[in-house]
Amino acid sequence: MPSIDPTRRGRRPGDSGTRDAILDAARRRFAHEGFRAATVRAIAGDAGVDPALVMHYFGTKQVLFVAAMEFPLDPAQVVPHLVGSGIDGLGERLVRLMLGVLDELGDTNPMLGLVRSAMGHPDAARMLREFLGEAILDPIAAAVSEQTGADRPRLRADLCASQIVGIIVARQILVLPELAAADRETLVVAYGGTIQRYLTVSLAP
Amino acid sequence: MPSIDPTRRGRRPGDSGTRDAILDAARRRFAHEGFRAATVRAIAGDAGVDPALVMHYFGTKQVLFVAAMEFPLDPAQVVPHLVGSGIDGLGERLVRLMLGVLDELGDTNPMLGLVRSAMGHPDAARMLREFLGEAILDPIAAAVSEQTGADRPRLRADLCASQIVGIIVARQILVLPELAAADRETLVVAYGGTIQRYLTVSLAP
DNA sequence: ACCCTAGTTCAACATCCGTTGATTTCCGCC
DNA sequence: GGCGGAAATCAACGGATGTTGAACTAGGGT
Repeated sequence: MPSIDPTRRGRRPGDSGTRDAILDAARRRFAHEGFRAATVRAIAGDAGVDPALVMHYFGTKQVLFVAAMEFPLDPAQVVPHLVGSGIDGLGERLVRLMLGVLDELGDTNPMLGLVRSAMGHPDAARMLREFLGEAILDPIAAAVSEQTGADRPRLRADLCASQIVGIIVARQILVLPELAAADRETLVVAYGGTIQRYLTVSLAP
Repeated sequence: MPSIDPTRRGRRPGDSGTRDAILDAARRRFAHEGFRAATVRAIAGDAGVDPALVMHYFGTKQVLFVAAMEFPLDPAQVVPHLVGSGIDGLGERLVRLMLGVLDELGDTNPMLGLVRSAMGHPDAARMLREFLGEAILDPIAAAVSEQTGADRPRLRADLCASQIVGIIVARQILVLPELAAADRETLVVAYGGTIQRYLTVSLAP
């Protein structure tokens, strides 16, 4: 009976979670090759599927990218949770949260795909800017500014963003050896102090 | 007379600085498209030259990249100059130097090409790691460590590298608005303090 | 006056990529 | 028990890319 032939066409029996398999493969490929280098064919191959099926589900590589980079963290929840406990130690809490996300999501981390694609792909750069800056750091800096009277909250948010992006690039992409190997709490203290400083220190030249 | 025909083949009269034109166009393209997206054809087009001539000079896109990313700063000169004036204000001097280089080289900055290409191109990542880390930051951290007794100089160098790469990405590639518009000395103070801290603060968690 | 060499172009190849249209198979509903 | 539509595959197209080999032209040394 050819009903178990693995090379047959047509619909497969059961509740095939194929769409999710494609999204997962896409996240993995985008995360460590970037938008341009990650090919639809390779993603389809990883998901064990024909490239045309990817287009059937998403229509366009671009749309697939946007769907795959949807972030599993809701800023509307995370920001109040960070700021709610007060300004003291806010930097460390933010860094701890971020390192945690980086470590547990690993290969499938949308943030990695976003950062890697942002170079040379303006749409990805915009998505990263909007998520990191407008959704997370701007509200945090605004809250701090409201409570401490610190000036230029937007610039403070940008300063924080530059360090956070730098962490992702240096640790996950360049894989600077001591940084990649360092104990997480050591990094929380080192980077947390920087973030805290950017949020509160005087910015007059 | 067809001797002035602009579409003719063969050698052009005079000392045509064509090789340099190609290198310049390559730097520009690599700097704001990255290794993969910058095509040999586009580079040749910018230089007003046939793509085959690029291959004739450099043999391979990869070799062209390495040649174009040769850095115009000699670490053997810059490091002693920075450290020689003492540890005080070292962070600010380093940041000021870097922002100066970023601003004056602009479109043709090899550092930009290196960072943008480092995502998704392991060779570029290695070049960036070697230049920034091993050639500049490791010696600086080692010198500081020797004079102050600070521990873990390599980790300190990696921490500095993560902030410097973050500056380049956030300011030149993501173009975070307030960061791109900020006065240079404001950034020197903000970032200089961070670098100084990474070089000297206690790293115990 | 001659030839060698370096500069330069042209045309083409092989490969790979995103996308499309036709076709086949099966699930779920009436 | 049939049937529409969703899931899946196949084969192909059109375009772009890095690279190659042959051809042509001019300058410079002898």
